[in-house]
Amino acid sequence: MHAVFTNRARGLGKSARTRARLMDAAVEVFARQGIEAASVNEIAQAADVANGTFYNHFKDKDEIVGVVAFAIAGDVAERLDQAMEGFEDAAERTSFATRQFIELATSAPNWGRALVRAVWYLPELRRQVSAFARSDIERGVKSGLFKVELDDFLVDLFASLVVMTVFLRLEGEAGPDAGAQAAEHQLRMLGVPPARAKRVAWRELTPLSLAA
Amino acid sequence: MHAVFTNRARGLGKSARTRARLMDAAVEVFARQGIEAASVNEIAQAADVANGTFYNHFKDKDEIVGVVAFAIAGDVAERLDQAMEGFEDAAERTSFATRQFIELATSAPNWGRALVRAVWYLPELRRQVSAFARSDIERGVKSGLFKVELDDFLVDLFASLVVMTVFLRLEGEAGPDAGAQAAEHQLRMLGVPPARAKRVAWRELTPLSLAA
Amino acid sequence: MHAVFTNRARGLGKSARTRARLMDAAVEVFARQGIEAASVNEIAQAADVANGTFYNHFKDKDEIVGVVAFAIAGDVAERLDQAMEGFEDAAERTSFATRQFIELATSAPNWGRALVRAVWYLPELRRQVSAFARSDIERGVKSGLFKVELDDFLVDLFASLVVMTVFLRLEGEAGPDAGAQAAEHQLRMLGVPPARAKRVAWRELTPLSLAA
Amino acid sequence: MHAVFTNRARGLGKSARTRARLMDAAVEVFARQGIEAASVNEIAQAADVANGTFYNHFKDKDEIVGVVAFAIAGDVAERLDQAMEGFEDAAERTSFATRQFIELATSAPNWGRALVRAVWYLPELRRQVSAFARSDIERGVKSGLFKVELDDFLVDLFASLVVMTVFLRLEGEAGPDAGAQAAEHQLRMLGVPPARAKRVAWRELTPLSLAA
DNA sequence: TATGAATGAGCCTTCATTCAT
DNA sequence: TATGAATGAAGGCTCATTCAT
Repeated sequence: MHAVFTNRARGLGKSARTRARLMDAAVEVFARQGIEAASVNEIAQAADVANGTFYNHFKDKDEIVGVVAFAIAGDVAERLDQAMEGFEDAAERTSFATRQFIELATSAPNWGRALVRAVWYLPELRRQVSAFARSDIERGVKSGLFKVELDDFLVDLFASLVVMTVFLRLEGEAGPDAGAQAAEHQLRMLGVPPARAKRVAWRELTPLSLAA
Repeated sequence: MHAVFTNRARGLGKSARTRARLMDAAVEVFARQGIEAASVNEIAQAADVANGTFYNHFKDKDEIVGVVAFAIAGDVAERLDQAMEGFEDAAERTSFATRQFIELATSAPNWGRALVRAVWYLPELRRQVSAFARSDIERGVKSGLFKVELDDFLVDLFASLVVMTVFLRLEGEAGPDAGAQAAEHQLRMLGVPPARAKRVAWRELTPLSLAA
Repeated sequence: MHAVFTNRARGLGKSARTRARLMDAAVEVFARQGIEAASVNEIAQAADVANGTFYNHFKDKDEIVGVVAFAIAGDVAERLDQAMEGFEDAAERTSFATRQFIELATSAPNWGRALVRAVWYLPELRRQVSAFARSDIERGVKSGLFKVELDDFLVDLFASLVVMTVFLRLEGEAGPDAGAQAAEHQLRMLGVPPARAKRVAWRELTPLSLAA
Repeated sequence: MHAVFTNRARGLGKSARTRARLMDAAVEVFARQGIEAASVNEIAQAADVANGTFYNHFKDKDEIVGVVAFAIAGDVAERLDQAMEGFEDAAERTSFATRQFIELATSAPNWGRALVRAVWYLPELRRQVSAFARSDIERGVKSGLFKVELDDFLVDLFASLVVMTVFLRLEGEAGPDAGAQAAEHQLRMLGVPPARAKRVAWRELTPLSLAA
């Protein structure tokens, strides 16, 4: 979980490795104090790099925010897609994705926190998250399992439940079952009969881990 | 909707009027650029007052954030309580409150935006909003209409749907029906049968307005 | 000791009483935080008066500093002159004045501290203190008891021992005997034979008090 | 005498040179207006450096005050110690140190003024100066030449005569002989017979200079 | 690319002083 | 005179960004 970007940059050129160090440092600092309060100097220091070096790799703070956030989101999406290969049922898919996403974000609190904070900061990121959620919801609507009309707004509400749950778990205001609860609520919200919602949402689950 | 505090301070002493001007200015600035990015100087400037004057009325930015946010939240809560006098049914109540809240926040965009931003800034405010929501949810659970277990997490999810909807409406990413939609989703999430949820949530509604 | 100016202003007009209140307040504030760190607002507040009122009585902070310091110094000088009426011997006089001055300043720490601080702030005050000391030294030189040449520099050194002793007593770095010790050192410095210096400087003493 | 720190930093790195410039500037500003009245901006300006640069080198004003004051005091003490190597007689030592100290402070008026002002600002500096004086006084007491009891208070009085003399010389209120006079007074104060005090204190003297 | 010193705009805050009531 | 709100200059400090090495 620590230094993920750095690990991945093993064997690459020095420049790429420095960039990766900066990204890991940014994740850490964003998580610790929020994106707005993070200073470039702190990031550079956390990366063990001179402050000027930062600007050899990123135009400004906003750029690294974007790069980091999308890298994380992309990773997570990829991981989830991978794990859900073969899942057909839309309820199973949304429930699985919701719960695993929450687990991942909670078990790598740096990444989780950085993501939650970035979501409010970067509209584009929100759109990407929504797009991910949308495809499974669409599947459920088409199959008739979800008895709602599909639109952007619905997807945003759906996603907001995930983000909120991550936030509350990271704040310590929600416990380990929050993921299942959230998934169950989502399913009911989508029109899945309560009994089935409960059954699907509370299924046993083996947590994923992020690829190194 | 503009300059609400200032309007209310008509006829009061000079000090109270200046304070009110600062509060309106703060609302405007918070709405425009968020709370963290707002500077005391900007607020003073927006209030057309020397920067030093700010400190005759508020200890620092945090103080005015708190005062403004709770003033708005208190107003809205009071207005809703008033309007819901006599409503017995929990579904009617939550639906009404959700929709009117969204309407109010949308029709006074500065207030709405300031509130949305403050919710993330002030945990205490989040707690107050949740407390408000909780009482009606509790009523529904007790009456057997809401088929869920009541806990803080549920209330927070419920509230997050409201806040998210306000946000999206203010961003122009959701239309005038979003309130009803959100209310309907909430009811289904709480276990209300879909048909009833739809009926209640889409009931005709006369928008409230905030007392001047 | 407290509110000396105010007490004296009993029966005078309201304006004089307010002015006196401000002066007592200034003494207190100067003593507490030094002259430079004292703010007009604090003085006004300590005097229980609106800040604007200050400027009805004093042109600015410097003015009140001067007025207060000279008032204190004048008081003390008067008191000492009074008490030394009839003392003929120069050694007795300088010793008495030194010790009583130290006692007064120590027993009314507000005044003492304000004086010590003002001495560095106001050259004119230094001159006045020196002038006071000079006359007794002159007497000793003329009578042949002090075997030194009289000049301003000598007087300043002499006075600096008094001020330093007050300072150290107020700081808690010198004990109750410091006055006698200082007086003895002064006499030796002036050429008085050590035995006599000791005898004179340690004579029993009844402390003066400042006139109300 | 001017720009001593800067001169010493010749050939060192850029950072050290800027730091030295700031220190020289601080000495100048402190001398001109006192330590409390000096602002960081003024120091930066006097050093011909952007204000932010100050904070690359010192945490705040107090830090530079301490660094500068102890650097000066340390220099002077070292210089005196060096020059007094081989002096055995306590009277010769205290007299020499007093006079040379006064000469040094007078011939480098910025340093002298800064030191005098710092003495009141930094209790720790006072302690260091006293410690320096104490060792020679102790020597005299042990040898029986100084007929006084050694204690902190005595040392403080002794030192205050030096500081006062420096102050008066810098103010132009004492002439070039003031050092010898002060030394003579000190010796008498310590119980040295007047004739000997005079002989020792007025001995011919070749002024020291501070190492560049 | 890496370094890290330097920059200067901008924020927060205090406070002497003015001024209308 | 008394009041106290308003003013705005000034100081402390941070931080994104530039630039010479």
